[in-house]
Amino acid sequence: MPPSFYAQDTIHLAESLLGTRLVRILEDGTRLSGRIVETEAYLGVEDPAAHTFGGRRTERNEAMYGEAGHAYVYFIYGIYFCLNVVCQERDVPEAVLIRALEPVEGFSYFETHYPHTPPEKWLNGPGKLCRGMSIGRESNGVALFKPTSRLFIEDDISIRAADIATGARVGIDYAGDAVHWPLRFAIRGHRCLSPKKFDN
DNA sequence: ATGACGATTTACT
DNA sequence: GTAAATCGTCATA
Repeated sequence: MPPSFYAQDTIHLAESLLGTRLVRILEDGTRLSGRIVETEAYLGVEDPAAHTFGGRRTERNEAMYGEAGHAYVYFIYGIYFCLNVVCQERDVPEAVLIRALEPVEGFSYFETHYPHTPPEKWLNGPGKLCRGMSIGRESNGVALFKPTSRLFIEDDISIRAADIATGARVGIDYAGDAVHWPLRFAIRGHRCLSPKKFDN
């Protein structure tokens, strides 16, 4: 997708990313891809759930202060990585967390990597999709709008507004009222969504 | 230098 | 339903 795609406001981008395809080229040239089916918006300095709440700026979250269309990858719980798409102009630190993918390319790779696991469970969670797509520290700060990157986003299918489900974000109980903000988006009823259920 | 904790997942009871 | 796993990051000193 071109840089202009990422210039939308954060909530609209979180919805627009649904149905696009995340592509990962491995070191050996293997091409993996998955359709984005679930996202969450993080609204920067005014969002108690965001890593950049109140303007906090550290080595870890520096990528969130970059230009729209770059990746913000962070390490969490000593085990997992999570991938975000950075939004807004430079120094406005907002981002969209990619929470689940529907596998599109790389079935033989995934079958080897996840024996005895059905396809809808290969990439259905923010930590799992980074493990599955081999996204780690080296992807932090990558420009997703460049086809020359090893990680980028392509157009795929279009999703009707009526097919987008909205709900509260997951795993942010420390964030006070923001726990209830309707900033989680998904393709309604999709089989590859992360396990946590929507309230509505 | 130290301690508390996390935008998760998995395996239990 | 609850709890363990597991370690980089960050705030405090």
